[in-house]
Order: sequence, then C-alpha cells, then structure tokens
Amino acid sequence: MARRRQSVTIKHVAADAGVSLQTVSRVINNEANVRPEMKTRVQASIDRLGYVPSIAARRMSGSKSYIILALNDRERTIEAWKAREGSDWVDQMLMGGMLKCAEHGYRLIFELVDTHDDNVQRELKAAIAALQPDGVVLTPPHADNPLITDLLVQHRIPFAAIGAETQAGPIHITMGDDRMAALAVRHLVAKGHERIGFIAGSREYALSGWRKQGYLAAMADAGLPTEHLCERGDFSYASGEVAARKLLSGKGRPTAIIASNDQMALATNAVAHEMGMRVPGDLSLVSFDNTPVVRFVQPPLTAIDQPVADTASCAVELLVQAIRGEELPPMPVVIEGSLIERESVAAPRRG
Amino acid sequence: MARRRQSVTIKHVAADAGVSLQTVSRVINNEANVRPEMKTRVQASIDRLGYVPSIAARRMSGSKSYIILALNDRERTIEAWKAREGSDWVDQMLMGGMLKCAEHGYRLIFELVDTHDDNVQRELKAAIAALQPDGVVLTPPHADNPLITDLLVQHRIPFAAIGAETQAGPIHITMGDDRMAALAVRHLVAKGHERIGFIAGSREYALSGWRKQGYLAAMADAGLPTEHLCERGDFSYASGEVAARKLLSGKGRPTAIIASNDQMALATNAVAHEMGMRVPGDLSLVSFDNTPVVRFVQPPLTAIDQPVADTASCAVELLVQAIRGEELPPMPVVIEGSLIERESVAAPRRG
DNA sequence: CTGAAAGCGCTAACAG
DNA sequence: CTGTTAGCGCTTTCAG
Repeated sequence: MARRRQSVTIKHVAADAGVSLQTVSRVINNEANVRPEMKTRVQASIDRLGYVPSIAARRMSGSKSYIILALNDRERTIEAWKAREGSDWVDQMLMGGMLKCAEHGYRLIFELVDTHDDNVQRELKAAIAALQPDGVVLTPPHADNPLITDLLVQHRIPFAAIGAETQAGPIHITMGDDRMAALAVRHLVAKGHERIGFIAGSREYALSGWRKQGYLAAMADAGLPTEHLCERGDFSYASGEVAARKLLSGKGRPTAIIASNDQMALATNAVAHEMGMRVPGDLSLVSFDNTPVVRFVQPPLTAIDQPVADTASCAVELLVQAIRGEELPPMPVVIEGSLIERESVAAPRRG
Repeated sequence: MARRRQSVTIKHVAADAGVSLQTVSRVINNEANVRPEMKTRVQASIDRLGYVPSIAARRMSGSKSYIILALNDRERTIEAWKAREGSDWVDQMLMGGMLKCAEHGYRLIFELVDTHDDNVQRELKAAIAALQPDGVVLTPPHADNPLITDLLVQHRIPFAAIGAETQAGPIHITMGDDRMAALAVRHLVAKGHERIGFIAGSREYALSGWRKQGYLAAMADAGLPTEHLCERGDFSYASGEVAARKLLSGKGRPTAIIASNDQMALATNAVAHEMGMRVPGDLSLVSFDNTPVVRFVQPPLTAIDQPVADTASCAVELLVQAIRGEELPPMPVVIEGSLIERESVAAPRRG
C-alpha cells in the first residue's frame, strides 16, 4: 500500500510563513511568547493552506493524544443494544460527549470492556497502550470498579466517574439521584398520595441506593410510612413485574408507585392493567430515566429525566480542564435532572 | 505535563525475545518470511510483556491508522438526538460498526459534518488530516454527495456508501429497499387488500425512490391500481399527518397504508384514530425502519426492519478487506431486512 | 529469512 | 520572544 503522507504539514506552514516549525507549533498550541504579529502571520498561512495537525504525530512527540475514551460495560451495552427496548443511553452518551470533545479538538472513542471478567485490566491496558487516551469517561458500574480506577490512577490518566459510589479519581459526577427521587415523592404527595410504593434497582449500581434513600428521606419528611412499600428489582422488565405484583397484591396497597427505571415502570403499568387497575385512575406511576419509550406507552409516563447527554458533556469538559492542569470545581459535580409531567399521575381515589 | 511514554514498546519485546525490532514488527503484522520458531518466541514475549502496539506510532511510520471514520449528517443527527423520538439509528450504526472494527483491531470514530454547508470539504479535509482514517463509512444523504465522495477518491481513502443512488467508490451497500417495499405489498395483498396506499419519503434519500418503486412494481405485479394512492412526505411526523389525511379523506380510500418510515406511520396511525378509524380493523398499517418505538404504540406496528447494525458491520468488514487489498464481492451488496409482524395488519372489511 | 538505517509529523528541552 | 536539536514508536527500505 502506498505510504499515505500528510498533504500539508507543519513544515509547509513554517516555510509559507517564513518561520521555524517551533513557532508554528506554538501558534497551534496557543502558547504564550509569540508576538501577535507573528501569530497573525502564521495563522494566515495555516488558514490559506488548510493545515490541520495530525493527532498521531502530536501524540508521538508530545504528551497529548487528543483522544478521550468512553468506557462502557460490554455485556450490558450489547444486551441493551440487541433488546432494542428503546433506551437511548448510548446515543445520549455519545452525542453529549462527542460534541463537547469536538469543541476542544478532541475525539471520543467508545470502548467496551467486561467489568466482571478477570481480563478487565488486560483489556483496559490494551486500550490504553493502543490509544494513549488523555482522559477516560467511566460509566456505572465501571466507575466503582477498583480494578479499573486503580489502573487509571497508576497510568496517571484522569478520569471522570459518572454515578460512582465514592470518589476514586479527580472527577466525580452524579445526577442528583437522591434529590430526584425526593422530587418524585413530593410531586405525588402534592397530588394527595400517602401510600407511595417504590421499586429499587440493582444493588450493583450506586444510584439504586441513592434513589431509594431519596425516597425514604422524602417519605419520612412528609411523615408517611414506607413499610411494605419498598421492593427491589434489578432494572429488568421481569423484575419490575415481580415487584409490582408484590406491591399491588397486599393489603393497604399503594396508590402510587415510583419505579427506579423505565423498564420496571413499564412492567408496573402492565401489571396494573392486568390486575384491572387503571393508570392513573387507580394507580399513579412515576418512572426514572425518561428514555424515549415512556412517551409512547398508554398512558405516557410522568418521569424523572436522567440528563445523560449533559452529564457526558460535563465529564468531557472537566476532563479537558484536568488535562490542561486547570483547577477543578469541588466534587461531586451534580447534574440534576427534572420531572417531566405526562399522564400517569393523578390524585388518588378517595376511600 | 509529564511526557507520557509507552510502558512496553516494540524495543522491549525485541530485547526480551532477543531479536531485532523488525522481526517483532513482522510478527505483529503477520507478515511472511518469519520462521515459525521465531514467531512463537516473539509471540511469547509479546504475551508475557502484554505488549500492544501504539496506533499513533503505527500511523506515523506506516500507512495505516487503524481508524475508520463513520460520517453522519450533523444537522439531522443532532435533530434526531434532541427530539428523542426513539430512533436508534446512531446506536445501531455505532454498535454494528464498532464491534466489527474491534474484531480487526480497528477503532471507529463517529464524526458529524454538514452535508449542506459549503464547508463540507473543509470539514472533511480537517477530519482526514487530523485522523488519517484508513476508511470511511458514508451514510445517506452523504453517500450521494459528490463533494464528499470526490474528496475521498482524491485522497485514495476507501469508503463504503450506504444507501447511495450510484456507486462512487469501491463499496456500495443497500438494504434492498425496493424488495422490502414489495414484500410489504405482498403481505397486505395476501391478507386480501386491494387498495393499498403508500407514503413516500424525502427525495433527498435514494432509498425513498427505491421504496416507492418497489411498491409500484409489486402493485403492478398484483394487478392493483396505484392512482391517487401515493403521497409524498419528508419522513417527519407532520408530513406523515398531511399525507395520511389526503389518502384517507378521498373517495375509494385505501384499506391499508405503507409508510416509508416509522414517524410517518405513527402519524398515519394517529390520523386514522382521529378520523374514527380503527387500526387494523378499518385500516392496516405497515411501517418502515422498525425503530424501537413502533413496538410500544397501540397497536404495535407491523414493520419492515431496516438492518442498520448488520449494514454498518458489513461496511466495516468490506472496508477492512479493501484496505488489505483483498478482492471485494460484486457491488452493490444487499443486506436485506425482514417483515416483522405485529398487530397493525388485518384483513380488510368487506364491502 | 533477518537486521540496520532512515524517517513519518510533531513537541520538549534547551540555546540564543 | 524565536530557533535548533533530539527524539517519540513504529514501519519502510534496503542490505545482507
């Protein structure tokens, strides 16, 4: 294969502008110690020739690769992709992260590794060796895997942990899950609900605990009971069915349920219908995540939106700051979601 | 910032195995002219040290970057992402392409450029200069933009055009849109429908024409009329409403409609309900694309699945073959979808 | 079949 | 403030 050469290199620009390579380098890296006049001249040459630096060459010589790695769990991601259940986590993650990367001249590379596999470290090491990323975005449950975070710390690669239990690296972002759960509770309480059930998510995710705590705290604040009103699922539809059936078949059943994700909310909705209950007439329902599918079911579900794109965008922004050695804000940074009202919540029936 | 160095380089492997750099290079590139014994010894060192070559260094010296670019239209992609209408094109594209890339040691980088902007060429040139991709996946409507294809040809970068009208480069993939439309027609004819309406998509996409042609041909084959039964939308929900209203408000209205994408099908479904018609009792409906949302509406829609992931995967596979200089199959390669039966099709009412 | 030398495009370190 | 020099890790080219 023919050797593929850069068509316009820093040399061409230097020759065109009549300066040294180094001066051009300083201009493209926006370094100090270049006279404005010089800078203008060089920039003019860059624009005229349409010069864009090669990221491979920059990586080779300098310390930057201009690559940020977005690490996701292989098994879960592939499963979700194949199931086509309408979750757009990958989409939101990718678009949010990619667009922010582009603003700073970075590229985002999406990578899958097995969290549970003994080979995590080997897989991650290989990705690091191949790509030499300047930063890594870690999504749950990776964000809490010490095999991953330790390796990153050791390689001195800054990482942004999204939804992690504890702060293992420089950047720690959450989506305010506890406050969002409390918001859902208050929304239902304001409608007059007193018996509010909750379906928790998988223990493997820190956010499951936060959502549950937020629920418990808000219920306590409102002076409402939670006994026999809290079940745990694993985020799957099937687990949602089981939990919903338990909650709805006992005595003193709830007039409203908050489900920790959309699939479990969908399942709850189906179970309610199956049991002859109307949503929202007999049962109000608030979902978590607000993936596109909740808008298309009957009734469209009131949901807590999980701001995935904003979070990914923020992760990249902070990563770039960290790479540049700039000071970071206090952690954790909280990107709060919001409650989207639709048609699955109403006042409870009296009696 | 500290200069970040590769922890294990080809030099370490060479020293460990007691051979020259070149021999190691030959082994990792699977070249001929290495004694099996040598190869084994080198491979052992590679495994022991956990060596993985740096793609930046490989790009610098050799001709390969091990990067494949997936090019999508900026405006449309961002619009679809923000609308959160439940389309999972990006997801399917990314996962299909990325997993196939990984199999061959490549990485997929997702990039957005403005098809309509005068700066397409500048944007694309910049991406090429920065990344030096070994291949590019082009999605509609990029695949038919000569500003893009010419530039790629000129740079001798092989590209896979998905859903392009004509073959501008080495790889040309379609999803058999005409045959899929015919399949939808035959499905409806088999149920007893004779007046079958069709809502075409935006002229900007070659596949809109193919789908329409497939419909017209299949209708002709069945000896059925198409006059006043064919409207054109632009793939948007709003355009679907307009088209559906036209089709359903005339005399001799259709007993079934095929919509060229899911949003227009959803719109048709809504219009039918609004007009007091039942789906599928009074109107059967077949949708195109089969994005997740069609499973969650009432009734769940029978749809032609568009095999986006398989297509992206195939594009990458063929690209890798092209990069290696291997022979390619005859073009276009057709990745056919299938008809997914759900609940929006029934026999027409008699009368 | 294997090795040595040269250099890809850029930046770090140092010298002026 | 600007230029020079020396590589980064790998593949290509050319010798053996």
